[in-house]
Amino acid sequence: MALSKPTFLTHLKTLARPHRSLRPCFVTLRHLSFNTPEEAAAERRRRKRRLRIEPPLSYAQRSQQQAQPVAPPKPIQNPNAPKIPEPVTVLTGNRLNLHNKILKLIRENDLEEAALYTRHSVYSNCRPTIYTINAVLNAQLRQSKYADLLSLHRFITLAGIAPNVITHNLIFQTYLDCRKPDTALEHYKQFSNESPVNPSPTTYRILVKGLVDNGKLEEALEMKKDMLEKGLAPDSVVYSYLMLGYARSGDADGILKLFEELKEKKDGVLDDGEVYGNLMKGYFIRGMEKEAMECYEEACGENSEVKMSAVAYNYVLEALSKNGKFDEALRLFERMKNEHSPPRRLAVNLGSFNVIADGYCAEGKFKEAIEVFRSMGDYRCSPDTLSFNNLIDQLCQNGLLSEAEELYGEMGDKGVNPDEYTYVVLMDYCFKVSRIDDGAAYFKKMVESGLKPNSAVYNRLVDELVKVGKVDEAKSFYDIMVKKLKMDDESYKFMMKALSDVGRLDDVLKMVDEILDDESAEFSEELQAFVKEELRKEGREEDLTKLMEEKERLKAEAKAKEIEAAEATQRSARAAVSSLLPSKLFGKKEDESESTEATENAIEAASGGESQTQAGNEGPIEEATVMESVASDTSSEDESTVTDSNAVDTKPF
DNA sequence: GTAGGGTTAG
Repeated sequence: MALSKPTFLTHLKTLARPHRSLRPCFVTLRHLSFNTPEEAAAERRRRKRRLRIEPPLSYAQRSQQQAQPVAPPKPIQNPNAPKIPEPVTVLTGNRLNLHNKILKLIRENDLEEAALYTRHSVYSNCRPTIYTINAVLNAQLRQSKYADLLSLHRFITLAGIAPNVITHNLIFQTYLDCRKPDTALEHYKQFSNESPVNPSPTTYRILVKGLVDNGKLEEALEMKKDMLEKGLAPDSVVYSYLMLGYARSGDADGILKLFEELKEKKDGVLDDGEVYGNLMKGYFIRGMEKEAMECYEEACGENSEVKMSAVAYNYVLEALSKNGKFDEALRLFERMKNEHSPPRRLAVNLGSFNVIADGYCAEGKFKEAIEVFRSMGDYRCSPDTLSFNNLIDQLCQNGLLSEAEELYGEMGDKGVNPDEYTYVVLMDYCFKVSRIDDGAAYFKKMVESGLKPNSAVYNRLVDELVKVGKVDEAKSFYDIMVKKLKMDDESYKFMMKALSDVGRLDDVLKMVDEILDDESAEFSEELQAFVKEELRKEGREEDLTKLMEEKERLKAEAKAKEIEAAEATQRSARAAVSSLLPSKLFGKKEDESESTEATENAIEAASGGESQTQAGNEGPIEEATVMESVASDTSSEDESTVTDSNAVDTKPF
């Protein structure tokens, strides 16, 4: 396929030569063979169409095989057939420059700009390569910007940029991270059956791990078979994920069976450390402590031949500490730290500290937990948002709110960004100890830092504020959030009731006014009845009727103006058309119309692209549908949140 | 100048 440039040019020259000599004759003949200029033009169009269907390259290849028996005509390629992704060799020149520019934006953490730049380039004269697009998708995935990721993916799909295996892997990972294993499986099925791209071992690691994490052990086990069918060998990584799945469902037999199966495949020598921790879990489940500890000896003992990575150790640490062997876990942890000498030998990592911190928490030793957590830096490990959240959560649960707040303070110092979870935990625990203002302050901080709480969190906040009589404050949070969240009837009613209870019926009516003005909001019958009832208490139900009638009147007026304007436009358009001479409209030369066709197509595509960008911002329909179900606990969110990264909220607030 | 030696905690 990939003819080098000189070869391709040679082909073209060869092709051109006979044509050149034929040319005079050809032209004359053509003139003779048509009766009218129209017929000649029609033939020219046909020829051009043929040329469009058969690109010069395939023509060149075919003419090479002239001597061979006539090959059956190639069927016209289905334009919907999946395309083969571009090879890495296309990443040169301008496209490489573009790639580097976008990588720079990613490094600067400006993902939105990176995605926008990518989109704009799609219909420019410098198309981004799939490698560039993958880099953006990857960055979006790492920052949990799932909706943005899916939106960009849809955009490039519509633009006909062929995905490669990494693109597919990113999509699988996205759906699995969003807790949409069924969607991931659907994509996998389609990929497996229709894509010209082959899966990689990583594809299966992602799928198996993700399915196990989503409680789909059966499907994960199926993947092991699929892997074999695709000519890939399930390795110990895949096995360790599956064993983990069995461990979570308490199925010791499953674990042991998998271990034996893997051992057999490896001719009885299993030196991959990752499976040993999970094997220990299997024995612990059965109450076979002796065997579990023998297994521990085999993996971590003096004479062990087993290769233990930090991750492999962490599995073992976990098996020990969750099965009443925390002391042994601590001993192993010390050994790991001694063994650790980066960058040559990495025996501990972030996870090791998290497992031990959790172990201390489970023993009620919170001071030690915090201490070990803080000691991470001594071993060139740094905590991430999730580890902070985990420890903050456990401290809060055990009445250590101020210690938790201290850790929260350290996040900023360490350059770790708090996320919604961080703020919501702190807010909730402040409420629990009646520190309502502090809780509200955490909420405010969350919104100010660009994070997006879901409706449930917002509802808890106003609930608390109203409970302590802070109706003004509650209303000010309503004003902020009404633009960001899709409020449901209950949220409206709650705010209205609070206002009504303190005699602020005018504010209630103002809320109704705003709801009626807001096209994305609905003033339901039920809400209407509720407002009426509240107003009736003060004998003011007429105010609502008046307000609604006034709105109707204004709407009708606006509509009439709109129609009038449209008619005026139509009239002037008609006038313009009739002023054109027929010759101006139909006297266009054939060739001219043909040659402009491509340009028109390009313009059409480009403007289609632009409108896509805009549609993307509002949430493309397909992605919106998917994301709607992805954002399971924020399903009441409005459409505009679809591309808002944080709207995809898998967090059980 | 994409991706992968894999883990844990919400």
